[in-house]
Amino acid sequence: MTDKNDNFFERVYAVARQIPYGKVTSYGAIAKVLGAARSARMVGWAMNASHNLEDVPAHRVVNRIGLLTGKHHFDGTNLMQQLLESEGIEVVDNQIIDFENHFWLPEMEK
DNA sequence: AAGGTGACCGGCC
DNA sequence: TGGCCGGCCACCT
Repeated sequence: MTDKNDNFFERVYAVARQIPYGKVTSYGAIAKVLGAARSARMVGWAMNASHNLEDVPAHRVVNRIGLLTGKHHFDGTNLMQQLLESEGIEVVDNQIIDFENHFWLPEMEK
């Protein structure tokens, strides 16, 4: 990739980076903040690119049911789960326990 | 240039 | 009750 700054991607990164420690959010939530609630798919696409970045905690981003859908994209198989558990989030069978309690609603920086 | 894909979401059958 | 389908927008080949 050249120096092309993908505005859309950066926006997703900006929100993802705002996710506090021990908290998680969903693609749809981020998409909604970006103004494209129906385009949650591309949020995941952006996360794919963010996979190359260290500033974007993709492991804190899951689908709306708290399921680690994208864990398969990480280095290992349970790396994402271990990262979440490391933050105090209980994950069983790729699913976050008490997801609502750990859910963090992202918001655009003012 | 057009077609296909994608870590989703929501609704419908 | 669960599974299937379409929609959405941007990126990739």
